[in-house]
Amino acid sequence: MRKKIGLILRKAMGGDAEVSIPENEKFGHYSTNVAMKLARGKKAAPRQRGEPCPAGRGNSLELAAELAAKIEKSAPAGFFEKVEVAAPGFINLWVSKKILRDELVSIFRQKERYGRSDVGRKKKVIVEYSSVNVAKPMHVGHLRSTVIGDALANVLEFAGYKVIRWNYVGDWGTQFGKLIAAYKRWGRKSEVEKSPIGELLSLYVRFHKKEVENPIFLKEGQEEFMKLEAGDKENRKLWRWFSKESMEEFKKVYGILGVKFDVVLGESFFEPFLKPLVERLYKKKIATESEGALVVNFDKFSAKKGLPPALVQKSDESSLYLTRDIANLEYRIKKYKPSGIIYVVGNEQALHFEQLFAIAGIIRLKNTKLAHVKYGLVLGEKGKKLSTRGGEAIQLEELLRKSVGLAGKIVEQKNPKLKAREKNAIAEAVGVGAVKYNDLKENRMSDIYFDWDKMLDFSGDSAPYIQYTHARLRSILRKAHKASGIQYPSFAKASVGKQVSSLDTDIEMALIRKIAEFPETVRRSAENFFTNNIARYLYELANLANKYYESTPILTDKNVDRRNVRLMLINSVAVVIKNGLGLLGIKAPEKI
RNA sequence: GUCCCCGUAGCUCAACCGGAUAGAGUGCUUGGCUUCGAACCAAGAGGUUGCAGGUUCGAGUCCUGCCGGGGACACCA
Repeated sequence: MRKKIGLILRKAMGGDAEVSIPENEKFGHYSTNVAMKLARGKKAAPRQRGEPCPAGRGNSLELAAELAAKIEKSAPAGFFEKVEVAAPGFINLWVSKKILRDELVSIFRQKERYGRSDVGRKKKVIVEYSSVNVAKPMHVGHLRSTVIGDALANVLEFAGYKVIRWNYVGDWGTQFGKLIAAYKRWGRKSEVEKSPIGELLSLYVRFHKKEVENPIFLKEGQEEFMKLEAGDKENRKLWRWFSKESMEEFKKVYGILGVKFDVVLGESFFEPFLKPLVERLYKKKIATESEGALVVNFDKFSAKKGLPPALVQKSDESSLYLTRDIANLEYRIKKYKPSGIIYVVGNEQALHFEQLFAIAGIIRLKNTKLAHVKYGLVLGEKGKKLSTRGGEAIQLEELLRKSVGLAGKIVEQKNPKLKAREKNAIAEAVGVGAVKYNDLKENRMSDIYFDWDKMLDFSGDSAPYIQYTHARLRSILRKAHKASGIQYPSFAKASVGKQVSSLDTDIEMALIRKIAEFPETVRRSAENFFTNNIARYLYELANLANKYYESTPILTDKNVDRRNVRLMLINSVAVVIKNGLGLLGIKAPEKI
């Protein structure tokens, strides 16, 4: 709808104009500030300090009136109910009810396809997210990456991109040398088999403690990693085993979260590429020697001055995280030729990605747009970083189990008659949805504080609220099907035109305008890689829907035509909610 | 020390390219289940947007300086 108005404005004045939705309806359903923008452009003439601005208010108001007249003229007959000009130069627009009703019919006919677009035009995009580390449990930090990345992938797909979901697993590096060293000292096969991640973690933690006391342990770890990288048989075998056991456990968590990947590759995969890569960088004088190590010094490349130098090879000739990421990048671009790659990785790695992208520029990987979608840390209740080593990290499995358990209790209480199987499915959808939504609605850069109460709050601005609204809408629609034999497909035929005119109340019009915002909400999310606008949109829509069925009889409406179109309206709302939650990776059960 | 992110109601967060009276949730006070499901709805109180300047018709948003919190910064990932 906003797009349509944008087109009318463009026609009216031959240029693009920003269309916004005012918070207060007295300023219109839609509003534009072009007049003020244009007025500013005109009064570029220099003036004395302190002298009152010659253009400014009066001028932009006049211009607004002029434009408003043009807009009214070039809009289709009866499109706007009202066009008003307000100081200091806003043009406020009210869309007529007829246009809104037509919009609803169009939305209704599009069904599940409503909101999809082809802005991506099947272009390939790689979304890298989750990025778990072998031998370490998934915690709430991984949750952010996993949930945000998965939602972005959904959104991009919905916008017509061909998305490759990529899990880049941390399975290489000095830490594995330490782990191997620890296992060789204290490990037992049976213990690891019993609880792989738990046992590997405790070995790692134990080793880390020793390392702090005695640097000989650090050296031992580094040596084991060198052996691993050199292809030592025993170390390779251990490493393969650790990876396999860990991935099995991660799969369980991904199963609960309902997250799937197209490509799961470990850092280790790129190991064969590293030597030639480093040699190439050295030959081309991109990397230079410094204190025995190889370093990319950005000051030599005029475009990237000021970045701290980046290490690509240690003085013992072993590889680094960055080296592997460069290899990974080259590999992806060569194999998939994506138009963009999105890394969903925490804020704390900002420098790493700046350096990676700068190197990508230097070695001319320019046709692929690179984006680091960053997010704040998850902090403990006292504002401190949660450390895995200190055992403070809140483990993902525990969180999900608690949330699903709580949801289960509430379902038991509210809906005791349902079958156990159904109850479990609902508890999982609600419990997992609540946790996911919590991360997705606050997708800001700022750090977030982990709070159990907040995580497990199922009221207000939460996934369960939206799911509940959806379930109630579906419940009404189910009853309509059963009791009165109403058949939806008939709505999509000719009779709709007449019936739909009985939709008339303010809240009905507001609901139509709200569902009309869905496509642009999704588009914006795909453009700037945010998900919180979708979450907020869904909450607002659900809130409006809630008010609607609390205040307006639908199924019990005695006016049959009106009842039918009201059902049509809530059907469209339900479809949008379900689709929108789907984009966020959250299920919308029929009953809850 | 340098760089990145952040600072908005008691608490947790919104605010689309700078736009109109800064919005939600939660908590608190009050009202609503004999009517399509109360995980709900309605009403109220709650703010010098960290501080000081600047740009602008207009600043939470942009610029400069300061204060406060978090993070990164060569052999971790």
